[in-house]
Amino acid sequence: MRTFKLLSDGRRRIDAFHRLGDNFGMETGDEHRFSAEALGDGTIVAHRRCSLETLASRDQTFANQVVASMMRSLERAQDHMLLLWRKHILEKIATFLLVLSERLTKDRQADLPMSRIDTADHLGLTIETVSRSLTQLERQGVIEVPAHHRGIVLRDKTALQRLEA
Amino acid sequence: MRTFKLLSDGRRRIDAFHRLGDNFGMETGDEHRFSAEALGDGTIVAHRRCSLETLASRDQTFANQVVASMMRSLERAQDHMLLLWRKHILEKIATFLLVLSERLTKDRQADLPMSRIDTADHLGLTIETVSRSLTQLERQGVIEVPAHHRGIVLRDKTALQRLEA
DNA sequence: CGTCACCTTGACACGGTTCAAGACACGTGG
DNA sequence: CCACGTGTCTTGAACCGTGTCAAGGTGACG
Repeated sequence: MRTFKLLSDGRRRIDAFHRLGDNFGMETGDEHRFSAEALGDGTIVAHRRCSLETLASRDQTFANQVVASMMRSLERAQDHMLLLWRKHILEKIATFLLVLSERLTKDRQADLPMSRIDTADHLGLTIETVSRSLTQLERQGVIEVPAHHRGIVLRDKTALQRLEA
Repeated sequence: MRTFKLLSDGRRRIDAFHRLGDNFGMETGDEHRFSAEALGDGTIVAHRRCSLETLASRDQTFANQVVASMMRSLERAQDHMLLLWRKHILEKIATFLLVLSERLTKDRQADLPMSRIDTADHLGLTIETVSRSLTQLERQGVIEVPAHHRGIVLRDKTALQRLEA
């Protein structure tokens, strides 16, 4: 799933990507802050909003999970703020790839399931810049972009970590 | 208080500013993720980390407050991500000023308590750019920067909202 | 009056956006 | 099987905004 927000001028900001088992969309206000779209097949379990006490009295384990999910969302948001805060594109891309590899890895394959447009809208860049950066990294042998642009293989993680500074 | 992080190359990213009554610094990992510094006088109450259940069994009200703080931090982080995500500086500055005015306002005075350097490190800009943007906004009559650079008066909030897009 | 920290302003270079064109894979219909 | 259209990605050229570097201004404080 991706959670996102459309701005008045048509731009789209992708807040986060969510995977199997993730809790997302906990909110407090009267209006929803984000929209959500599925990127693949799956089942969504919706929960009615209630106070933490009520939730805990009914199912302590689940209450703990929800709070843990909030905490994880906060940590991811903090990390992503650092990414967006950076000035140079290669730093952003490198950080992004490394974060992906932590979450999605089977071996060194980052299996990037999102399109260039999604990536760009998530990182605050244009698709052209994303494309250029990836080809540049590929030329340097740091990553490998298979034919159909499905997935990215990280060949040199330490190089990426160096780019992060 | 400001919470921040020093990068290996010496740059400093200010994650957030905290005020009287705010809970901050809730973390889960083994290592602390941020440093904290006081910007003025105050009293800090430190709490030993414990599980949510333990906390709730001791003081349900406080447990609720802590979770509410986490939620507020998450919302602020999401808003700040949008700011950092934006491409144009004036959008960032406008958003920043409006957020400040919500939190700190007495009337229309934004009472910006932080230095240009703090602002820049928070928004991911250089102090020169921040300075230039503020003078530009002042020339347009949107804001007013009093003599000693203490505080900023928002003269035209709707203009700022228009800049946000 | 001098020093220091902070802020402002200017000139210039560079990186990323923008605009435009082309490549490539894929599906569809003939 | 090919012709065609579509969506996605790549590549190129030019422009522009922001970073960088450097100088100067201003107020606080001894």
